[in-house]
Amino acid sequence: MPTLKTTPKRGRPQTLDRDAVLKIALTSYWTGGPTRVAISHICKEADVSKPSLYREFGSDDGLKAAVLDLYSELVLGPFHNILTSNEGFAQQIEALIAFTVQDRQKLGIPSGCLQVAMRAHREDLGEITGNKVDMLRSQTLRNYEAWIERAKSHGEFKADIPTQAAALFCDAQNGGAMRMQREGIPNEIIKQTLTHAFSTFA
Amino acid sequence: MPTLKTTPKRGRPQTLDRDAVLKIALTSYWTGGPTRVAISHICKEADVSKPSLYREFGSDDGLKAAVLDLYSELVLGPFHNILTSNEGFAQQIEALIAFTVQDRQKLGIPSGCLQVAMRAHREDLGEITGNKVDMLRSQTLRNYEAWIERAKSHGEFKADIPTQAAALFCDAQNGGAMRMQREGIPNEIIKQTLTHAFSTFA
DNA sequence: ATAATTTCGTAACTATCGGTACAATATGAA
DNA sequence: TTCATATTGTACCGATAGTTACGAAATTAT
Repeated sequence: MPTLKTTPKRGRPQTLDRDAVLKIALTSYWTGGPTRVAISHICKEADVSKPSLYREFGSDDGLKAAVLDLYSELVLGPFHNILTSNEGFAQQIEALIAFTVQDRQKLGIPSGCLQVAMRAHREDLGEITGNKVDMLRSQTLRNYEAWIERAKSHGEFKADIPTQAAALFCDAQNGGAMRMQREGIPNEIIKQTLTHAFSTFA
Repeated sequence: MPTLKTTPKRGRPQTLDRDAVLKIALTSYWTGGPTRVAISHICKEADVSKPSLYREFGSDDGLKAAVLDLYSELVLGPFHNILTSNEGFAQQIEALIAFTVQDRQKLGIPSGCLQVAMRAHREDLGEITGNKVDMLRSQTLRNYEAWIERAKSHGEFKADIPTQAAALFCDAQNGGAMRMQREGIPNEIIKQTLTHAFSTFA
């Protein structure tokens, strides 16, 4: 939510647009990789000075963490919504795959997944972002587990595999798909691998 | 193979042990990540000076490429041998899984896979190493494809999926397993995911 | 107007890392 | 011995990136 603006404040008015900076940073990190984009680069893109950015986000680490929050809201949220929708298990799987292999270029969205990228570079991230990455990963696995447990209790889950392993399996498929997408493998082929992977579930 | 020593050479004799340095560098990169280990660190570990190392390998890029060659010989080779063995398809799958979930700690081998790590950091690598990573990846996929085609022609491959997608699927499973291992997920659980993943093949 | 306050941005600082100049050293050849 | 050759390691260079000191600028309160 945008910061609630009450009475006009004293001192020089702030020109830095936090949300705009976050959006630009998100795109930069998503496209170029969270550890390959320098603060200075984001400053230029967003046309803000480095001290302004530091005043707002505290540090490189703080900015990345804020970006990850935004990403979680924009991408991981919708993804999670599929897992908790009222559709049947098979339809949910179909929706997950469709969501994953969307034509990103057409939608103006970078390929790959920022969460996956951040996990790959976990050790290069600061404490705040690193911890957030860990939390998000745990949550992702818990989401898969709840989804699978629900399907099992409804008799919709066909495979004979413990829930924890199945959740890790799902996560691995998604990560694999995101990496393939980054490597330029056609979405049609990616879809084949995903369809095959999840064909064992329902 | 060790460099063939012919006639004793002129000049100050070389004390740098190329193979020893390579081994230390391999362990360092494998354990700490190929982009997180500084040249200086390897120099200290191997007790060689930076100029010596540069004389031998040319550059950071050259060293990483040489290390990747060694890794390919030590790890990827044996892996490939399983794919081309005379065993049946089901036994090969079993062997692949066993190879992947070996108890690394007991064997004194770092967890994870250097090739997987290098692919994750592809953009941070130099030209030589980067190209080698690409070549190795293509080769890996070709190896899987040949393996799958052979199984198909023998009627041992049960799944209905194009060979190319199946190869990418295999690669994704292996990558996922290696990442789980790095994250400390018990080998027993990893084995469950792999067994499930490949249960569709044979 | 003047003061108090808050933000702005230039220009530096610091640390790290890949890479190298150069003089010392150790050998074989003359 | 002396020269030519090849390797060694210290100490430095240059680039990059995260971070900040500080004075200018813009606004409200007195």
